[in-house]
Amino acid sequence: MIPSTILETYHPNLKTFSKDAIIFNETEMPRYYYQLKSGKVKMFNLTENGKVFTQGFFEKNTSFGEPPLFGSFPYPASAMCLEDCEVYVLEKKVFLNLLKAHPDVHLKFTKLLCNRMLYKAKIMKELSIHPPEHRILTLLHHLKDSANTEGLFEVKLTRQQISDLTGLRVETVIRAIKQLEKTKKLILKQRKVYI
Amino acid sequence: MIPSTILETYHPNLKTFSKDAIIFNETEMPRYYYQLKSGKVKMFNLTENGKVFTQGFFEKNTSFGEPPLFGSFPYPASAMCLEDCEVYVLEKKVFLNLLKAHPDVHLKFTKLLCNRMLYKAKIMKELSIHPPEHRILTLLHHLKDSANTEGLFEVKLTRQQISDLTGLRVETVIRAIKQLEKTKKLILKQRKVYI
DNA sequence: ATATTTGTATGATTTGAATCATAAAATAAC
DNA sequence: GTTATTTTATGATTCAAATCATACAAATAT
Repeated sequence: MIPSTILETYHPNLKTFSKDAIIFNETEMPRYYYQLKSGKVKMFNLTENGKVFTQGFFEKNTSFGEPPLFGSFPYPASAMCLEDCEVYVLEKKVFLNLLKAHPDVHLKFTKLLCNRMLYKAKIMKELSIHPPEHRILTLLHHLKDSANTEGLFEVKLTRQQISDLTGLRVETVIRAIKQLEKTKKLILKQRKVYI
Repeated sequence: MIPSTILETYHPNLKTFSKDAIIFNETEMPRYYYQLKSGKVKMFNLTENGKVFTQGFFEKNTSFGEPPLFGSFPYPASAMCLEDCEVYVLEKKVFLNLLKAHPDVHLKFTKLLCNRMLYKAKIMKELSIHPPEHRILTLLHHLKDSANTEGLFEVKLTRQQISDLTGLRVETVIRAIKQLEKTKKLILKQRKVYI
């Protein structure tokens, strides 16, 4: 995320997208840097048979879809608005110039990418070697950690969304959550999950 | 990877590790930048019950284990030498100073990280929504692509290594490969896999 | 040249998550 | 306030990959 003081000097385009709008599609070539001013965005893959795999969520004041800007690769996933969104848009070339001119921003940026990388490495391990309950628990703890809140954390995802994030079926998620409650790994209150 | 002309001016320590040596361990805090001069390194996770998940392989002239240098996170995986290795070692602080002093190196570095990121995103999708055969095929194609060779590519991995990279059992890998041969997705000659 | 270890192969069985079927709660829409 | 839709819930069944058990081939060591 680029601080607004710096971003503004590069005259970004402020675009609005309504709920469910697609900002970019998988396999499309990247042309812009996107920074979310308001709203919520989901990055996801869609398969032949209509299955969804969610790579991640992005909240306001974060950028998304940057990695392919640095290579000559298409987007590895699609971005969809979960709410109405306002997005700062910067041309790829302008964005790369900005980084060159602001080494401190570039470094912060690298840090961000590295954190996401570490998260992906963690999730990959989970996906391949751990059973459903463990996978869900890791996801929930990650959400809690990145929310950085005190005390009990309310998970604001539906079972289906957890399903899309973990690659498990909804029924499996529901059963695993019940089991996790029994073993006191989380708290269930009026169907809401707390951790 | 830092060009040797630049790297040398920072007086890196050239360390040698023998086959099977551990360069760093999962959960350890990162203190150094590592760049492989010769040999081969594997990044992996080990689970409670002795299962292995391989995050990736690193050949000579590549750096590894950089992401945690940018945060205050421990290594998400361990690094082991698959052969005798020579490794350039630079202190974290020196490495970060180098990047600050050489924006072009920093940018190339970001590109590298982004490419790895895209690969991880791809693999995550595979792991979660695609069946074994597809998973193996994607891995093999990725290996071929990154080898960047002409024509038929020989996969120099054992079935067990493919197992560790895909999170599938050896027997499953063997059976899937046979099936992939039948459907002409790859070529099997004297037990060697070509693609 | 033979023994040992490592890698490949295959059949039989088990198991755990996906799938199928169906319904009740909770929310949103009208 | 009623209807429609989405989310949560649960039991029954299926199925594909893991596991188990063994054996054979190939590479390495002695």
